[in-house]
Amino acid sequence: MLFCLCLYNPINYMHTLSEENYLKCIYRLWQDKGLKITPTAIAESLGNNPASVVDMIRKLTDKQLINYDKKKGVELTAQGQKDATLIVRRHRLWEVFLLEKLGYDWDEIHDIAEEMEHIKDASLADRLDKFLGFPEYDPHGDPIPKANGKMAKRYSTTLADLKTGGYCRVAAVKDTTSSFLQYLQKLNISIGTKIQLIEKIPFDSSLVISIDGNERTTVSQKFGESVLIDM
Amino acid sequence: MLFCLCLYNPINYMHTLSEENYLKCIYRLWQDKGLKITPTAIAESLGNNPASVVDMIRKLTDKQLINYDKKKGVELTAQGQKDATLIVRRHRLWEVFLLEKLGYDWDEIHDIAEEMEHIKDASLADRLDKFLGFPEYDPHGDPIPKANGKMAKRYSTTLADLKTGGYCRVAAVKDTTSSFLQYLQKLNISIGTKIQLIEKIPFDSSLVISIDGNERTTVSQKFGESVLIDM
DNA sequence: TAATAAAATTAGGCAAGACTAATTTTATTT
DNA sequence: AAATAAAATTAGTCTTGCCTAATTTTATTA
Ligand SMILES: [Mn+2]
Ligand SMILES: [Mn+2]
Ligand SMILES: [Mn+2]
Ligand SMILES: [Mn+2]
Repeated sequence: MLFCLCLYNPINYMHTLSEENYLKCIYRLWQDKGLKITPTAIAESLGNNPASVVDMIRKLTDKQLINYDKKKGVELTAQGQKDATLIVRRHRLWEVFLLEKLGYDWDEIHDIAEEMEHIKDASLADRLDKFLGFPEYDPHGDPIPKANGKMAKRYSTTLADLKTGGYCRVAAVKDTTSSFLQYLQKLNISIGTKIQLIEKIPFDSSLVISIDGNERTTVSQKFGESVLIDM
Repeated sequence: MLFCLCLYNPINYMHTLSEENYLKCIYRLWQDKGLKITPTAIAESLGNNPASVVDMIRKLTDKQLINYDKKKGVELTAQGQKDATLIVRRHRLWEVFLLEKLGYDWDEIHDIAEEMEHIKDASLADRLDKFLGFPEYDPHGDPIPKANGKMAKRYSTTLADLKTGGYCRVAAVKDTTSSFLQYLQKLNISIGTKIQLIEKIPFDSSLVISIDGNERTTVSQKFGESVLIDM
């Protein structure tokens, strides 16, 4: 007769590649907005089917990395936050490495880091961090979590929020797709570039901007909302 | 009516993690000895069941990476050799990186490189190679394949082959387990160390050696056969 | 409120890559 | 050559992580 199948639930310190990708996705959705994190939102973000997400929600719940409540949606537990933060730390550190040490372009590093973030070794992130000189931000302007989980300021104001005539410094990008990053490069915009908002077209919210005081270009509202600024 | 399910067999350029590990294992068995590569040998080397190996042999054969003949055993095709060489190249380059740039110890790097070798990006190995200064050998003394597939000399004479009174330089290690590498470190032996064979004990082929002209130590035959030398 | 649309869930299935157990083939000994 | 041992193979199972299709639940709208 079986009295007890499992007395306590030992926390599982090792996660699969898929579990890690889900964790990171949930972490991003949680940081991006204050919105409820639904199975559909996760599915969309990962390009998976909602049914698959429901499966994984069950697994991550069993591992005590998330809590799921139909009304509140998905929430990371303390352990889940910790684990997700470490994956993000590794991702952003590898991005710095790929750009600064191996000479990759801005738009090439994200996909490679997407694989490298899963390399498991207790001291790897800390050694890499030291080797890179403890960078605060990754090449896209996202703050790199420190070993203790803390991190520098995340920018949230976008170019679209700037008022007419105002100046700003490009602090980060909200989108890491090649198409967007290559477009920025074509416009000579990178982290640190100074931009002045000359005019906002009422019709479609297009923005007329001056890049580094020189050129005068028109960009779309979508573009403006993808550029994070420092004022 | 179906006339043709598949006109030609397009070569699959992407391999799964498992396929890559099998490929590399077959490559190693092929280099190590001139022996016939059997399912059992592969199974032993990977710690898998022979039945699983038979499954994978079928898959790699379908992908035209190996040929399997009951009499000749497993052989890599030209494509299989090429792909396996690239994986070995990545493995050894990452080992150099982990040791030289991140300060890992001799015995810690192999397992991490075992994961890093699978990162897929067309230019990653070449960029890393350049960043490291085009090293010829990895930290265990194994030659690193160049981008064109060629590589420096592999050492094959072992300390056990040295004749009494003879001198040699440690060129490489045949075993990358922590237990062996830590033992070497304890004996102050690393790549480049000079060793003289003082005496060979007839009873069990133990070796009495002098390390860097100083100490006088006795090591086992198994030890002697795991150290590759340059004379 | 009833009808409709959207979201979540369940049920069932599939491929990869491992396993065990049973069987067949090949090699080695008497 | 027959008996035995070892190796290879087949058959069937399991888990992970995904899918589609059907169903149920929840939200929105008329
Ligand atoms: Mn990833
Ligand atoms: Mn980034
Ligand atoms: Mn590997
Ligand atoms: Mn090595």
